Parts: sequence; structure tokens; C-alpha cells
Amino acid sequence: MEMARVIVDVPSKDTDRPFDYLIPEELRPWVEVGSRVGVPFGHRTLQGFVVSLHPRPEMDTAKMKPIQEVLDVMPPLSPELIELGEWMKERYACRYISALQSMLPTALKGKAERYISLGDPEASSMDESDGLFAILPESELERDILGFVGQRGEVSLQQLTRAFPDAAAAIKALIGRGKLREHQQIKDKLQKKTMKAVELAVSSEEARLSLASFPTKAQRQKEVLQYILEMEDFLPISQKELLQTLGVSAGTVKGLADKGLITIEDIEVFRDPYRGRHFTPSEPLALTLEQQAVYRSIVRKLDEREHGVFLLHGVTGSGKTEIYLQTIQRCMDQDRQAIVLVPEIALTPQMVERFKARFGDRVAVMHSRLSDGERYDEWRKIREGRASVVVGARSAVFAPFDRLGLIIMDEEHESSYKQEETPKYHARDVAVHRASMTGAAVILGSATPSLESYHAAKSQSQDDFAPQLLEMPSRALGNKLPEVHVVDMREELREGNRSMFSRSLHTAISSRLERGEQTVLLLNRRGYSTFVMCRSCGYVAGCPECDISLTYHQKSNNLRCHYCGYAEQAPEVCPDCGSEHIRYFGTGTQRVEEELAKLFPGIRVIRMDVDTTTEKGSHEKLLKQFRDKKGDVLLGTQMVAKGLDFPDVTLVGVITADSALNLPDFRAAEKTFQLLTQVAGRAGRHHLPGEVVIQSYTPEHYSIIHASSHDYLSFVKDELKHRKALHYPPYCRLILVTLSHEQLPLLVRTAENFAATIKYESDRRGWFGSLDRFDASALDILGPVASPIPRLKNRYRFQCMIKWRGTMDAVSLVRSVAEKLQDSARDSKLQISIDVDPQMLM
DNA sequence: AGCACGCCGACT
DNA sequence: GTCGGCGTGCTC
Repeated sequence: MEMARVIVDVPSKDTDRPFDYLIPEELRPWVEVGSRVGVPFGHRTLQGFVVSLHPRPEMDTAKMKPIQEVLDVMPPLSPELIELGEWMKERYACRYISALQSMLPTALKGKAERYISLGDPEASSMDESDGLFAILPESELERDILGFVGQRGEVSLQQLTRAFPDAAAAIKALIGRGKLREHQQIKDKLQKKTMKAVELAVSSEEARLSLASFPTKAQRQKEVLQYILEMEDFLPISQKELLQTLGVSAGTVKGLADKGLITIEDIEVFRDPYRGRHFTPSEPLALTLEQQAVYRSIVRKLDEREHGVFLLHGVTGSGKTEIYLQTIQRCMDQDRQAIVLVPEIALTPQMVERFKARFGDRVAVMHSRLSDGERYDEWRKIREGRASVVVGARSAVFAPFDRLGLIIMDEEHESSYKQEETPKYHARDVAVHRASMTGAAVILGSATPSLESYHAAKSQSQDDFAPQLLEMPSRALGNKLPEVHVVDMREELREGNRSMFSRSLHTAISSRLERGEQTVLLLNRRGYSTFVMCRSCGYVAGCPECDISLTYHQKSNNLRCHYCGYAEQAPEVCPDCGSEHIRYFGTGTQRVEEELAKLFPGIRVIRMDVDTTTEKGSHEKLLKQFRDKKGDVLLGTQMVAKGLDFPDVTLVGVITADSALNLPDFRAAEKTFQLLTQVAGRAGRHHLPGEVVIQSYTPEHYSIIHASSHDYLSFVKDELKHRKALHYPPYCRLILVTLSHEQLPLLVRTAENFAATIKYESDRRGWFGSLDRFDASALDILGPVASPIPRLKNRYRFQCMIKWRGTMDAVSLVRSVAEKLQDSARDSKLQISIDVDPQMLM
């Protein structure tokens, strides 16, 4: 094996393939599939990943360059993850390098740093083309530069340009004449965190002996050494702590090192975001009969060490988490590892605590609130085998375990499992595929499974994944699901109540206040945004580059574009008509909070929304306040609906249940049903019975009716009817293609061309152009139409929706047509984005 | 993505 | 006459 195929870190079409490199003899032991390497590429050095190893070919090695360096002791990727990356690039039509990069913490995104050292002093005279320059004496500047470099041996180009600003030309000339040499090296974005650690350099006996003969003027050093000897059993110790405890200076400690009695070394420390927090250990709970049946099914599969997917449909409070914990335990007993995926907003300390309490420091945690450094350290904890369980959001599906036995995806219906940036992968699909590669089991858990998963489980179709359905219809503690009242807000209005609180919700809140119980209020904010409108002329503040309305941010008192980041001062008067009647609309939680204060004087409201939870740890702080009963009401958006478990919450109110129902999204009903069911599950989870009040303007809608009777099956039945009639998932799959360009007419032509080509190629392959026949391979293309955001960052956007069904590879057709189009549109300003199985249609 | 190579306008 | 514009093409 003397040659490696490397995917280099250049996300472009032309470089989206492996490049061949020779492996120098001295690097051979370090180069493996999955290694991160620095390779010469063109005239620079790039980071890349080894995807395969090969014997050196007989010929054609002429243009092959050698790998320059191996960047890690342990390859950050494994052959398994490389293979998963290959699958991802096909499935999601993304670049190979994007797929690989998405598996790693950003700390490992290295970039080349340029270093300068002295070249051959004779070199210049050898160069005949520059002969004239060679005999010319160097300029003063050049001599200074050479002196600067010569003194230091090697400097980074950055340092050099800092020392000699505006000397770029001179440096370049010196390199050109061989007087200076340049080389590039990959430098990680992040350094490992280290600390100065003190250790004895001699045996403790010798150290003790030396104490006797210490010079009297080195009393401080003597003290330090005595202290170190006292701490003998805990060495090495941190220099910082040593200095603090004894009140000595670093020089004193260094004196000891100079005497050869101790050593001071930089050792690596691991950042632990949960350091210093205590977790009360927990024991496995006794399982109910229902739980036992489910547990046995999963364990059977685990014991066979074979791949299998389970869809665990359990009502809120049915004890899914205990199933997770016990199956993980089984998996660990087999010396295998487990991944627990949780939606980002449900990844609360409460959630993490349950896993830490059961499995202690064998648990690694990964979520977006960690700093790059913390995430890198948690990642290494997994890679180096110091953790066997990871609890994390979407990207934790790529946890670098080598003996994966189980992947659990909690709340599997959550749309946040779909990544909205390239690579636009769905963690559920990645999980199922990764598990099938490694013989691991998958548990998809939810009280309201996605229609895709549920339908797949019911139909057991072959071309899809076919999970085994496991049901847990009762609550583990035996308490009943809460009573749900639906209030018709139109009726309220007719009877003169113009408040956002219906009379029954008002009464319900009052009684909780009297009884000292707690209330959770949900404002379903999807479909609203905080925009600025003039009530005199109707002017709405919009982004000058994106054709969408600007969002008002109270904290900074400015208007921002949610999409491109454009910001401007919030106006005092209408910029159009000068009226002062310009108002901030739709803010939601703030307005609800104000109204609550008016209706219930003295009420303590804890508001949780983007404004109050941006700071690190604030989310957690607010929840703790609520748990400590420092608030009567927890008011918030989506984030109050997820997995929270407070014993004294007996009332859940939904301010407007149907605000999302009118959105042009075929999943609107499903999302509404899921949200209502989730939030209703927050009430009465313990000894106190719960009550739920749902306010709605369309109480007759099936998603609201079925949510109020906790009837998932009826909802699925109704919803599937709609999906089937309108040809939507799970009865077909979707690919959303968005084309964008600065010039509208050109874009429209290109988009039409794209749609026509797809249609033509699809026909040519014998696929039906309509989805009406359910037994055939079919592909239908809708559009092009203007995107829901018709202009973004000064680029117009058109989209095509492809609906398809069958065993053929529609993704690769779309990809190849898109690529051809991009080639022929020789102006590279055309952008085409492909979203396979999109979640967001707007 | 960079970065160099290569063919046409405003300047000492 | 040259410096330099950024259009096209390549990177093992």
C-alpha cells in the first residue's frame, strides 16, 4: 500500500473526487482510511481525508505528489464513517467533502498556514533568468527581511508581514530568487487546552535529601518543594494552583526546575461542560408489563447483534426514557456503544441528567450550546473510548464510536432532525443507514410518530425502511392523560370577549393561582413574526435585498433581516408617510406577558423565547426558576412543549392552536397535531390531575379534534387520506430544487429549461409523468415557481418541486441535470441547491 | 475555492 | 510601448 486516495477540502464540483497521493515511507504507519492529512494541491497545501489505500500502480505515478503530513495521532474518521459519507453524497446530492466535514467538530477544520525560512544563499546566482537581479546588491529592506528570518529560523508569513508591512513584493521577490523558502503546514482552528503541570524530576527520597542542603536564601523554593512532597500522591499538580496556594511566583517554581528537581510540562486538559456538577446516581426502575414487552423485543435484537429498526409509539408519560436507559445498559454490557439523539431544544440539563445519573462519566454530551473547544473535547472523549454513550442533537449521529450497538432517536417526528444547510441530511435516515452498516439496532421513539415512519411500519414496504412497531398506550405511573377543552375563539369574539384569553382559560389560570399550582402557556408562534407596520399607510419594513419583512428586535431596538443579516435602526415615524402610528406587530410572548400582568395583578411570569434565551445557560436558568416555583406561569413558544416535567404543572394553555394551520405546508396539520399532543402531555404528569385548554379559531379541524381526544390513530387515518389524494409523502418522495441568479429573466429561462430537461429525461427512462398509478415508477415535476422567499441576498430564486415514487434513482437524475445546466451556463453565477426529502417548504 | 495563465483598455 | 482588468482552467 503505497498510495492513498484523498478527498481535499475544496467544496467545488471539479474537486469533488479523490486525488491520488504517494505515501512517504516514514508516514506509512500513520496513514489509514479516515486519516486527516495535509497534501500539496496546486500551489498550496490543503487538508484532506484518506478514503482508500492502494498498492502503488505500475505507471502513472509521474504527477503524483507525496502526502506532506498526517494531522492526528488517531484518524478522526473510521472506514465506517468514510463509507457513510459516500452514501450521504449520493443520497443528498452533496459534495463528498461536505459530508465528511459535517461529521467532525469544527475544531478539526484545519487551514494551511504559510511559513518562511532562509533559502540557499547561493541560489540566486544560479537563476539565469534573474541573472541581472542576482548580481545587484540587495536592498536595505531585503537585507532586513533576511536578517529577521535568519535570526528566527522560521517565521509564519503572518508574523513576517506584521513586522514588515507593505513588503509583500520584496518577500515575493526573495522567494522567487530562492533566498527565502516558503512551506505550508495545516494548522487546526483550535488548540488543545493545556496547563502547566509540575512533577518531581527525581525520586522523592532524593528530593527530601536535597531539602537539607538547600541554600538559606532559597527559602521560598524550599517551601514549594516541601509542598510538592506533601502532595506526592497527587502529582502531577497544576502550577497555577501551586502558585495560588503558596502565594509564590512562577519564577520560584522555575528555580526548582532549573535545579533539576522538578519538571514543568504542558499537559492536556479536557474541558468538561458538566464539571463540578453532581449527579445523583439512579438505579433501573421496575418496568410495567407494557414496558417489559417492548424491552424484550429490543433486547432480543440486541442480543442477536443484528440490525433492526423499532418504532416505539408511546404516549407522553409512558416511560420511553426508562426503555432507552435499560436498552443502553444492555448494549454497554455487550461492550458496545450507544447514541441517543434528542432534538436540540429538548436537550435540557434535565434530560442530560437522567443519562449522567445512570451511566456517570461514560456519557458524552453534544449540543450547539457547547463552545467549539468543549465540543471538540466531548468528541475526543468518544473517539478515544472514554465514553460509551453520547447524548446529542442531530450531528451526534456521526459520533466516532467503533462498536456501535444502538441508536436511539427520541421525538423522531421532530423536523429539526433535518439539517437545513448542506449537506441537507435527515438524521433519521443517516441513523438507519449507519446502523444497517454496523449491525446496530435503532429505536425511533415518539408519542406522535411522523407519518413517514408510521406508514413505513404499517405497510412494511420493501423499498423503504420497515420498522417494527412497538406500542405503549398507557402512562407508566398509571395516571390518566389530561382532560382537554377546546375553546372556540370565534364564539368568544361574538360574545364580546376581545382579549386573547378565553373566559375558560382565564378561570383556569385564576384557580391555579389560588391553589398555588403552576401553568404552562404555549404561544404557537409559527406563522407569526415580529414585523413593523404603519397603521396609517400600511407600510411594512422589508429587507432591501431579500423581499421579506424585517424582524424587530427589542433588545437592540433595530430591525433585522432573518435571512441575510441586514440590520437597520427601528424607525420612530413611518419612513413612507411620516405618521407616528408605526407599530411592532406579532411579538407574541411579550404581548401575552403584558396582558397577563393586566388580568392577574402580581402574577409571576417566566417568559421563554428567543429574546430571553440567547445567552448561554439562560434557558436552563429560567427552567430552574420555574421548577423552584419562582413563577406561576411559564410562557413560551415551541420550547416549552418539549420534554419538560414539572410535578406542580396542572394546567396547560395554548393561546392559538391553529396559527400554523393556514401555512402553505403539507405538514401543517401534522405539526399542529404533534405540538398540541406534546404540550398537552406536560400537564398532570405526577400526582395532581392535569387540564389542558386549547384556544382555536378552527376547532372543527381534525388535527385539533384528534389532539384533544389524544387519538393518534384517528389523526393518522384522516391525514393519510389527504396525503394520498394530493400525492404527498409518505405516498411519494420529494426533491426541492432551488435555482438562484442575480438576473431574473435569465433565471426564469434557466429554471424552465431545468424542468423541461427533467421531464424529458424522466420520460426517456420510461417513468410515468403522473403519480396517479401507485404501482409504477413515476416522477412529476411542479414549477418552476418563485420561491417563498423570492429574493435573497440580491439573488432571485425560483424552485421546482419533484415528486417521485419507485425504486429508481431520482436523486442522481436531478443531480446530473443540475450539473449539466451549471456547466452550460458558463457564467458561474447560477446556483442550484438540491434538497432531498425537504422538511421546510417555505 | 484559490491562483496562475492569458488576451484587451488607460497610463508613465 | 507597459500595467493590469478579471474570464477560463487546473489542481494527484
